Amino acid sequence: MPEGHSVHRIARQFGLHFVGRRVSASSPQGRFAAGAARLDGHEMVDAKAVGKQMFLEFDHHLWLRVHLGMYGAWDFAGDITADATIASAGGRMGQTNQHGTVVGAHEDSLSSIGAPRRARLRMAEQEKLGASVESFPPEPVGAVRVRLLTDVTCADLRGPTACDVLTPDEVLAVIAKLGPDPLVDKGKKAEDRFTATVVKKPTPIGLLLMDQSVVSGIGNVYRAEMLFRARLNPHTPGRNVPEEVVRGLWRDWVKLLRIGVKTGQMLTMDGLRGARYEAALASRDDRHWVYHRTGKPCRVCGTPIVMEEFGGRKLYWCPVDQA
DNA sequence: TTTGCATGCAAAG
DNA sequence: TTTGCCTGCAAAC
Repeated sequence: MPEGHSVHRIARQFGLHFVGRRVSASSPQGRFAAGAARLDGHEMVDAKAVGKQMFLEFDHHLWLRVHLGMYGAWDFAGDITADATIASAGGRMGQTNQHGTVVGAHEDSLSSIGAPRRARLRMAEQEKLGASVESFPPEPVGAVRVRLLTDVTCADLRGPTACDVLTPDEVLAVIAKLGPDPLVDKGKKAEDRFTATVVKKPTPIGLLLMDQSVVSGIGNVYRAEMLFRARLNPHTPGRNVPEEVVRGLWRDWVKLLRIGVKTGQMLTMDGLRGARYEAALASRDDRHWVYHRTGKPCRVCGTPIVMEEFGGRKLYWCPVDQA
C-alpha cells in the first residue's frame, strides 16, 4: 500500500534495470493479455513516477501506466538493485512491520548501492528481501497481471487498481489531472500552484491533502502526520489556512518525500531526537506521531489521539495540539 | 486457523 | 455511493 515514495522507488528500479533493454511482456493471469501483447518485444525507454502513478515508455511510443492502489505490488527477481535500506539489514532478512518499513534500518541512500546482485525483491506495500535463489525466471506466484522480463531481470505486477497501455496524449491527459509532485515539479512554481489551489477552497485541509489533483503522492499516513507536524486541525477549510502555513505544508511534503524515497520508509518523526526517536523507530507498529495511534497518548501533550472517519478514510489527530 | 483490516483508486450502480 | 481489486498481516478465536 504505497504512498508516493514507494512509487518513485519502483520507477527507479525500472530505470536502473529495464530502461534501455528489450522487454518481454506477458500476462500470466490472462487479464492483461491484450495489453501485454502491445508491448511485448519492445525496448523500454523511460520510467517515471508522478504521485502514486508510474509510467513506463516503450520504443514505439506506447506507455504502460500502473497504479497499485491498496493491494498492488511489484515483485522483482533476478538482477535488481538491493538498495541501502535492504543492504543495511546485513546478512539477515530485514524484519518488516505492517507498514512495510524495515525495522532497525536507518538512513543510507540509493547512491551507495553496490553492483546489482542476484536477489528477490518485493516493492510496494512492503520492501523486503526474499530468501529464494531459484531458477530464472521464477514461476509466477498468485495472480500476476503483468510480467516484464529482460534477459536477467523479472518484474511481476499483481493486484493493481489501474493498468493500461496509453498513447503519449493519454499519458499527458492523466498527468494533467494530477497536482504537483515535488520530485517532478521542482522549485517555487510547484509550491505556488499547490498554495493557490488550497487557499481558495472551502474544502477541509484534511481532504485537500489526500486529493491527488491538489497534490500528488500523499496518502493516509502522510496526511495524518503532516497535519500533526503543522499542528493543523484537519477540518480547517483550505481558504482559512494562512498562506505561510500552506507553503509550510508543501515544503514539509518535499522533505518527507525525499526522506521516504531515500530510505524506503515513511519517516515522519525527524523532529524527535535521541533515545525517544530510536525507541519509536524500533517499535513495530507505533512509529508515527498520530497515525494508527487511536487512544494512545499524544507524544507532545499526552492527550489521547482521536480517530474519525473522514472522506471515507480513517483520520488520526490530536484534538489538543491540532485544535 | 480464521477473520478483518489496510498507505487507494476506478468502475459500476 | 458501493463494489472490486486480490494481497499480507495481525488480531482474534
